[in-house]
Amino acid sequence: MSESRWTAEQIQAWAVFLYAHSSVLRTLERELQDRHGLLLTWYEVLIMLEHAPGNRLTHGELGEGVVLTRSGITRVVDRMVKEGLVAREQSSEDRRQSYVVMIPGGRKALDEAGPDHVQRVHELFSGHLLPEEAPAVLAFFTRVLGDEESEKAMNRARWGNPDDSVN
Amino acid sequence: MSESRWTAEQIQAWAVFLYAHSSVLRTLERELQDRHGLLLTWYEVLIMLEHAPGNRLTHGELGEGVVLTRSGITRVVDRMVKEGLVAREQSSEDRRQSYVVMIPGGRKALDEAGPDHVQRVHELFSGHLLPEEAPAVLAFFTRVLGDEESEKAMNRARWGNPDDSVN
DNA sequence: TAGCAATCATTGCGTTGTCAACTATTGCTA
DNA sequence: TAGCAATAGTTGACAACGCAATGATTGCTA
Repeated sequence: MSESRWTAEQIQAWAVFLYAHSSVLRTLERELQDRHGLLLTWYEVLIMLEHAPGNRLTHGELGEGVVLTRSGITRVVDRMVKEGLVAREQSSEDRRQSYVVMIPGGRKALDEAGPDHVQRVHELFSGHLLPEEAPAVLAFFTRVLGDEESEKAMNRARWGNPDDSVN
Repeated sequence: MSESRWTAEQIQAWAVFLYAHSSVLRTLERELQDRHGLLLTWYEVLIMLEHAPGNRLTHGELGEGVVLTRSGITRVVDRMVKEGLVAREQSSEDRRQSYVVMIPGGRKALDEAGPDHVQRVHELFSGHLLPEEAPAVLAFFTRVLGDEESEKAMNRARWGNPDDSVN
């Protein structure tokens, strides 16, 4: 269990991973905020809603795709409701649940921010991935994530393409 | 400039990158906290100090390696001082600067947490990187980071090896 | 079908970190 | 060398999030 034979490459991979995330995410977050008044979390919620049947999801379902705890989701949705991006809707079948529904304000925000944001992700991150590197990178991260989480990530990936969002 | 020809692999890479970071970092942070009462930021500060000449750095120098704003650094150091991990020391040459110095409490905390943490990084992340994947992964992230930031990351990587920390 | 465990969401409280404004000090330049 | 811009760090106000406790509802089980 104490198998810790590190190669230099493995250590370097950890370092560049950390720095890359910090650098890319910080830039994206700031730009999204400055240009469209959106937090990354909000954007992710909107994307999920756009691809959900009826444009609505429960908090639990949102939690599957968004990097937040339960209470975090409640608060994010609170703010998004206040900003007119989404609405809450009481579920009739299970009254413990409440749905989060995309409303015009949210759609508008997503339409405005989406293309620009996606473009920036490409410029800052994805565009640097060469075709011949892709298999190794994906294989590695898939192993890091494990089966279940990789599944989630792949689902999420299905909505990433700008051309898809027109659906 | 509007070059946004995405491949499926590029989109997937973005998704797994995001999820992997969230998953790995959350786990590491929680474990470090629960087992050693340390935040990841604190750990990073201690590592930097351990490898600094005289075990001391200015806030500015800390900022080179740690993912925080100026004020963030001030606050982190505040708390670490309060916890007895580091001390502040007025610089005599430039009285605007204050040094942060590792003290025995910090050394002890690092010695206790270090091996375990490093082991977990290996288990959760680095250990999944196969030798034949390493070149692609490193090349990709290096391009994402750019020359200057890659340089920083590589410096940081030099301290990552558990065997090094004994110096 | 009564009762209890599980599930969904919310809330109070504390922590962390950012931003913008500010102080102190240094160093450039006219 | 006087004055002003640049730099180092701090502080106040506040946003975002996690954890633990709570309320509400559902569903299993005896």
